[in-house]
Amino acid sequence: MFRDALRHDLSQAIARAMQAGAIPEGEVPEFDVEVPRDRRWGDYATNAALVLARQTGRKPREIAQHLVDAYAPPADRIERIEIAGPGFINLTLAWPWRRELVAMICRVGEAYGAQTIGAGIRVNVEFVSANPTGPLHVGTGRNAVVGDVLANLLAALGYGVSREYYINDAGQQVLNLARSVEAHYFGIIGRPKPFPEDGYRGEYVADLARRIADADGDRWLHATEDERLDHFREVSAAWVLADVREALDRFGVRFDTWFSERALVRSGAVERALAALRAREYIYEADGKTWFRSTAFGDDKDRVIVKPTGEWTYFGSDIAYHLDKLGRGFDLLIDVWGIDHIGDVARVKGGLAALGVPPDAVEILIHQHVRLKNEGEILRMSKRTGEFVGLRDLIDAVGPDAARYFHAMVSYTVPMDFDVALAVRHSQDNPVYYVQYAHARIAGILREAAAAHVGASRAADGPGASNGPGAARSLDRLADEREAALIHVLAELPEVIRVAGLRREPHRLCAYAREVAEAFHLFYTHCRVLTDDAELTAARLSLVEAARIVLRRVLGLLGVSAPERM
RNA sequence: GCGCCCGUAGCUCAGCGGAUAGAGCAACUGGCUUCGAACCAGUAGGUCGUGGGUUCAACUCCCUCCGGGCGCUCCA
Repeated sequence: MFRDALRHDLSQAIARAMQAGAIPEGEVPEFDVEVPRDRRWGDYATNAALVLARQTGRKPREIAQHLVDAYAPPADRIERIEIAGPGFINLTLAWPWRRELVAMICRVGEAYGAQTIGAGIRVNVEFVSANPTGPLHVGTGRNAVVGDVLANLLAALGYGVSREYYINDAGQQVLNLARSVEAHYFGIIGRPKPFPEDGYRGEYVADLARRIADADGDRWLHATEDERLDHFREVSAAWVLADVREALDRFGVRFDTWFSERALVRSGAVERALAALRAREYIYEADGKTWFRSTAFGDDKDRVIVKPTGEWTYFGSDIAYHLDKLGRGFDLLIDVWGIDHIGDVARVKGGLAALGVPPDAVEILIHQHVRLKNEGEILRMSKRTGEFVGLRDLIDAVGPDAARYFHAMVSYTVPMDFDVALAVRHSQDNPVYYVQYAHARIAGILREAAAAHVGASRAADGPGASNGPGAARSLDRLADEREAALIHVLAELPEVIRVAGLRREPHRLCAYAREVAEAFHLFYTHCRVLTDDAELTAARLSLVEAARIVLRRVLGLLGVSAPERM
């Protein structure tokens, strides 16, 4: 907010200084306006003079002086401006400008921070997309949170966002699940059968078999193997998927589209993709298989796209799937994949490039895995062995808010260690409560104010009382340094949303949420809101309201609740 | 072996080419007769894996090496 304005004003000052010949003429360079590490230096600092010094070869502090002269900021916006260190220009804002921001936030309310950068652009965010072969494990949480929060951010930036889950229900793994269920089934109806070697061993597999036996008895004993496995696969995948859906729902993740790979294959889309690739000579036959020339796109060897059995490899249908998404009118596809899929990036992108899809139309975000520990001991998890901690278990233990915040907090590019025992034991220490507590305190104040009939209505008595909250209140009484600090943090919201969204770095939201909470707690500790002084109370209530708006917005983007009480 | 990712406080992690590298947890010391102490104030804790290079300026960019993760399936 302030930053944008300062960037704009400083750019103009640079242009003026150039025109006046105070500094050598040239391009007005990119420069930063940032919050300095030490707040005593000022509210904002810019490195504009340092950048210009590099560009012109002149002394940074000298340039800084010329910029300050050319800027000549209005007194109702800038209280103090000075040159410091190697040539930074430090700026301290004037109170009228700060108060203006508070009024603005109260006026626009929930819309504060919303932007139009993405207006008219349709984005498909595909994430989770776990095989329907068993319940989601904890590791999926990271993927789910990254995708979901990113989708929220993009929506806040004005993009048309659609969330999609790709159901891999056509491959070997669902068949494997069906065989595993089959083995249990035969056991239940008294015709024991050896369990498949890499079958799924979780308890839910036996449950699935029991449900089939309960419904159909031994009817499937007499069916052909194909019919039986077909049916088992169908119902198993459906049941597992329902479970996955419910777990995600409790986690606050909802998809617009659940896209079935089997449906894609049946539609003939995969064959069409293959034909298109063949027409461009990226396909050849060898050893009874059909190959894709992925070496043309930097892969270390060519990859099989159709197996000797006539089945598609996952990668063949993946290309068709992405084409399908583009065909549905999306301008940008974002996939969120685990690091274990890193090798596929070049292949899928290569396949798409071969068909003329522009490289920046598909963005693949790779997240590192979460390594789980229990009291310091590493947990090896596997859906096959059935030894894993479910996402649901985590949610049950710490609640969806803490679980989401925990995952969102850390940049997804770093391998994260997560001690389940510690997380449960210390769930009260989860940083999410620090943020939520700030919101609960605000809610407490507003409740109290409403009960005492103070606040917007009464404080706004006088001219403009009907102009909505904040607008008409006199904010002149805001003058404390903690109030200033809080206002400056609130001012950062649009910038944070923009940077977090454009750079695909959802974890920045958590850092920001903590900053807002910290600034609020500090304000709260030192500045009493409800006092006998009606004007002061009204002014501070406006600031509290602005803080509430920002906290709700940030927590909302994170998919974390903003409690009225804790 | 080849490719990609990661190495920052005891632990989990922030850190945008810029000023004295930060937070939370854990440890220690203080602060509630006033809107919620799930809070606040303070102490302690670091050769930013290593060695070079670029730059007025490097945790940040480039290269070497060391450690860890994940790929290099006709599994996804």
